[in-house]
Amino acid sequence: MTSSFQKRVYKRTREIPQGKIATYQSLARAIDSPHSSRAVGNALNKNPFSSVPCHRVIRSDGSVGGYARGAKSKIRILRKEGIEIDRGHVDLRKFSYTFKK
DNA sequence: CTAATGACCATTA
DNA sequence: ATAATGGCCATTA
Repeated sequence: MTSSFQKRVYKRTREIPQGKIATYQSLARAIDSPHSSRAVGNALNKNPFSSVPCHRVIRSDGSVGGYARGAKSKIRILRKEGIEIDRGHVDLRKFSYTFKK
């Protein structure tokens, strides 16, 4: 089943455009639960919808973080979408998506 | 109800 | 740069 918390996470994740990324932390802030970054990761781990681009969510230090089907796969997809990854890190200033309100 | 878990984070050494 | 630590919180056992 998909909880209310998960719905809030997925809804916001869907607005991240191709070529941009968000962090678990910024996503947590966007759903008005600013200290739940860890729980956000858990929710994305169980994401059942192919419509939510969960690969576009990374760590706040710029490292890529985990992925259900392997971090390698996550990196490959992000590269394909235009994200530059230097030694496992993304330039947050360059590629961060800013959530509206 | 409690305890453990994890795609996290900030601080410290 | 790495590693350890304590905190955080939804979910699950």
